Amino acid sequence: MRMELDLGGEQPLYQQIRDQVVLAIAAGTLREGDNLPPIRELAAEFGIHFHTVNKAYDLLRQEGFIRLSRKSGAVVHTSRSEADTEAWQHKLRLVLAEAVAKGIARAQVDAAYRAVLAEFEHRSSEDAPPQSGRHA
Amino acid sequence: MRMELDLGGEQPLYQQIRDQVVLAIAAGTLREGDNLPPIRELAAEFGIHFHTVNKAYDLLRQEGFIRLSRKSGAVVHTSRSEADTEAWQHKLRLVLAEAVAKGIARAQVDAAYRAVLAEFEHRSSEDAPPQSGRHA
DNA sequence: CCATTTGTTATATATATGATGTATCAAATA
DNA sequence: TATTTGATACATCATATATATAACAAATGG
Repeated sequence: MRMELDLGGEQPLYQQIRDQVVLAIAAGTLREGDNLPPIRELAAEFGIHFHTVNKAYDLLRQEGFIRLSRKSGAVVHTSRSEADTEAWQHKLRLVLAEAVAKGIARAQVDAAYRAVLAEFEHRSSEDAPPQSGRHA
Repeated sequence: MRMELDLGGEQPLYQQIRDQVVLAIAAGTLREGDNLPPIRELAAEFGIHFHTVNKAYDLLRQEGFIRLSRKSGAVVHTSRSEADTEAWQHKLRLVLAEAVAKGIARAQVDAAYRAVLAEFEHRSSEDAPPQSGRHA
């Protein structure tokens, strides 16, 4: 995962980290069982404090995207039985409302929708055997 | 526009107001040329400070959703020539990434997508003649 | 056993943001 | 002229963000 943070950006650093991990999971860059870098290591990479990374990982854990343990570290956890679709639908509703309110053409919205989902269509039964090393 | 705020919610009050206005525009509850309530009036309705409402209106103005003037107040402004699709696409990308990362089935995502857009399909040439009064 | 690596927790501090309070200004209107 | 409206300029307080330092606990590897 190559990541880059926008210091002094409009979004909190821990939120940016969280978002990039979610995007990486959706894109298939991070897969079930993959390890995220240790918090201190990732913090050093970004030049930020490890507490900030810790907060991001904790948020990802709360949302069910990863699991944390003492010595297996942060592990991607995709297969969740029941996701709370409720909150997600509200987010989708707002994003689409913005498009409609901005007057973006329906065709353009559809095109963007399909393009993004196509990008996230990583077939499970492709390439590389299960990773063994850390820092996927 | 019937609105309700979640005091002590996870989202800032001004952001909640902004979101509800955007949703109302998309749903057709607010239409081009409609007036939003004066900031002091809406603030009193919610039991919050008028500065907070002012911040919400200013944000909506910056985003191009409304226009502000001394005595015509806050007016909905839908017809924008070129919307900056760039930022919006990133939002859509993140929302869809969350769905994929959560493991929500593609069919369910499609269903939600269509349902929301159907809700926002308010045909322009229907009902009620152009509003004249304020506080749409 | 011991040192290292890992997440976890506890304080503390500094800065930024969110929300309110009070006051005033400026333009449009009745 | 008085009222209504958004626009601004202060201020205060609470919360959120980010950093800093320290220590703890479990697991691993020598």
